[in-house]
Amino acid sequence: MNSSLEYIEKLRKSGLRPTKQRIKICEVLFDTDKTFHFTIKDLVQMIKVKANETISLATVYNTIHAFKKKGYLKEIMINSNQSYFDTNITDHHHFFDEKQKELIDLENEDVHPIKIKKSIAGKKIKSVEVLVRVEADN
Amino acid sequence: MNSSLEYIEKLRKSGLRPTKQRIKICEVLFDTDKTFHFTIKDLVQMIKVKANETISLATVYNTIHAFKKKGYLKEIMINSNQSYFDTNITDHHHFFDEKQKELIDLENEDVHPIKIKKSIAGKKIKSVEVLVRVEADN
DNA sequence: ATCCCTGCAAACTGTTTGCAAGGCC
DNA sequence: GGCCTTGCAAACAGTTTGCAGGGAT
Repeated sequence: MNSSLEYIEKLRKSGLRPTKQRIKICEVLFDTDKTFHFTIKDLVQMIKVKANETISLATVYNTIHAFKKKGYLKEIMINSNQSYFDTNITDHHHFFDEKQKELIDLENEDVHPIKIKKSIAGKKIKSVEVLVRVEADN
Repeated sequence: MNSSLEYIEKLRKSGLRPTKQRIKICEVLFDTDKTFHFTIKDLVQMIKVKANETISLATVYNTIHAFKKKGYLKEIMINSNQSYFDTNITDHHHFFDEKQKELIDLENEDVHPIKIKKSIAGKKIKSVEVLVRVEADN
């Protein structure tokens, strides 16, 4: 629950000009205590509903990429034709129901620590992500 | 190192007609002891090189999907614009270098067992996959 | 005034589909 | 012969790009 002034500040701090569109997208994404997952399509829809307004698709893509680069968002790893983003930027994992395209958070404490026993010469680990695929249990 | 007769048998057993194209794709994919990762584009290229021949893109997609459904292949979970497949169908995980688009196997015994402490009502776990993102270590 | 950002449309990429011709049983 | 499979082209979805006009500093 922030005011647009806070978003302006936030944007400015990361070196992004606080444009009308970016502020609007901040409001749609961050004006809630809950974090959530979304696709670009979802986001466009949310903007339409929440702000009763349309932001050009190219701008939405630009903004989301900028936000991701600045660490406002994370992109979620699932094999899907479209990208999923997450406003929860903490280290965490996911359940994914492929049939229903449903994505559910799995907090870090819900997974026993993962130790990787192998390493690769010349590379360092950036992140360890777990995807638990689930399906309806009939 | 199989002969096409074995592929014909294999295909027939899974209820797939042993067509010229499917046998050729089997040869390209399975005529080696090593397992490997590939994209559709890679595969088309491999067919061209190894078989000096072209198989229609639609047929390649058809075949790979059929093979996946029959359990000859696994699709690898990474966020990428394109699908990666794996001829290693055992349970295992991956390292992924996003910059270099390099995908490296991480055998099951290289990862400490993963325990999920949370469950979701009405859903059962199909698989647990780990993706370790790595980057050049300068 | 300068440089960045937006918005539109067109381009692009990977993938899927419709349908006629061909191959397998 | 009947049914499945192939191959081509067209369609499609998500994403990216080029560029002119508009906005932030």
